[in-house]
Amino acid sequence: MREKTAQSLRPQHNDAIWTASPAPSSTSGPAPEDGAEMLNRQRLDAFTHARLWKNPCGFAARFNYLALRYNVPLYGWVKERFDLSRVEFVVIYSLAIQDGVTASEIASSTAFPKNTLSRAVNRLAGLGYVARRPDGDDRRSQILTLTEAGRAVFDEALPRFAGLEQEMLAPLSLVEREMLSMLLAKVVLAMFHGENRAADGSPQPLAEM
Amino acid sequence: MREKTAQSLRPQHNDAIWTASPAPSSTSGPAPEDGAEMLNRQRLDAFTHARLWKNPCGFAARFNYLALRYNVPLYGWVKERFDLSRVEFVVIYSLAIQDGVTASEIASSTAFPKNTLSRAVNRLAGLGYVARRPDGDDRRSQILTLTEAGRAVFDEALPRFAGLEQEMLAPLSLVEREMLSMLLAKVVLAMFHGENRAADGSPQPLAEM
DNA sequence: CCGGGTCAATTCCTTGTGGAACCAATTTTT
DNA sequence: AAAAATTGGTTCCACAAGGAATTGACCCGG
Repeated sequence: MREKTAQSLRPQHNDAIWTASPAPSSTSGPAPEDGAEMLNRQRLDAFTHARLWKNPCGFAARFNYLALRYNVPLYGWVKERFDLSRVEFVVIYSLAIQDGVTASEIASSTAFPKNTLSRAVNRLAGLGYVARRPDGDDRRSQILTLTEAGRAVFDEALPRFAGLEQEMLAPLSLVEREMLSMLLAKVVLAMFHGENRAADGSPQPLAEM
Repeated sequence: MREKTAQSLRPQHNDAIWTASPAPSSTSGPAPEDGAEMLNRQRLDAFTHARLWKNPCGFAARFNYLALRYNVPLYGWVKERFDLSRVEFVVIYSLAIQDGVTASEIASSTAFPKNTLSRAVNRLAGLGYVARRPDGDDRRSQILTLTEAGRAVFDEALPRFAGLEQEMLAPLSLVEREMLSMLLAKVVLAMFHGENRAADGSPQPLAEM
């Protein structure tokens, strides 16, 4: 083990970036409410506050927070509404976005292991949500299609997903959203390219939804 | 099932926001490289491209993408370097950020179920990474502390985590990072408050790291 | 001072997940 | 053209994770 003792946390992280003074843009609050003062309610809040603001990896903490707060309720709902697991719904969602794709394409694009995908596709086929027809070119692979039932599931679920996203974005003005979208796009694209041409053989895992 | 047939995807999502024209800020590329043209390499790229850009929930897709690309390699490394599971390392990380917190505080702040946390803490205690001493006030709970060994783990791991974050943020200029941080902060804070005072009894799950 | 209600922590048990081996179709090598 | 190496998909299996019920501690009202 290394010998880098503490020294790591306290003064190290660049406060300039992560201290979060919401900046003079929005309208809502009257006070200058700077993220630090907004949250002294209980211990838990303090702890959570620390995770988000005193965290040397504050950026990661934030999108992890968002991802969790987004995925947990939605996939929970999917589970109890359609009795579909997360992977299964991801398959439906994927096909809804781009139809006629093969199972392993979804696999490598979503970072779910092949076998998990296989099971999901099998179950979905059994339930009549997706149809698979053999690929003419390659008799191993089968290309997947969303059935009417499958699309119905997607059509019912989409408003929830989109709705929660809108809800999350509610505190931002339109230009702010555009800005945020643009910045995230930049990061994502760079990552995508970077890892995509990383000849390490790493299988470029991607997002789950 | 509802009868809302297709109509959902094509023209619905607000292109103005999600079309991602990286805007005239950075320096690198000579061409106007607009995210759509950058990625026509193979089918997989096309599919992934669709997931990120033709997705009605593009914002969610993006931070899910980021979260995945961030967490998978890092926690994979943690696993093979320290043989610690994700939850276990999250406990260490949490204590490193805020020491002397109780197990269930971590639980409710990280959205991991109590039992999972319990197991993790037990194992960590066994390995000598965390110490637990009974809380004077409440004999049920025990407050957790990072041992020297535990902090050593954190100190070795932190550079990786911070490093990858920096790597992800590399394509952004300093002001862009600050802007992104601020925007995410706004969203996170609003979510935090919203769900925090949502008297639904929902246990306000939070980020994992 | 005693009973319902809550909460921290743990244990039990079922399920889903993902690693590894496997089969078949395919492509590449020589 | 046969053998070797890849690749899409499936099956097997060990294990970890999370739901539900349990124990012990605490808080509260009568």
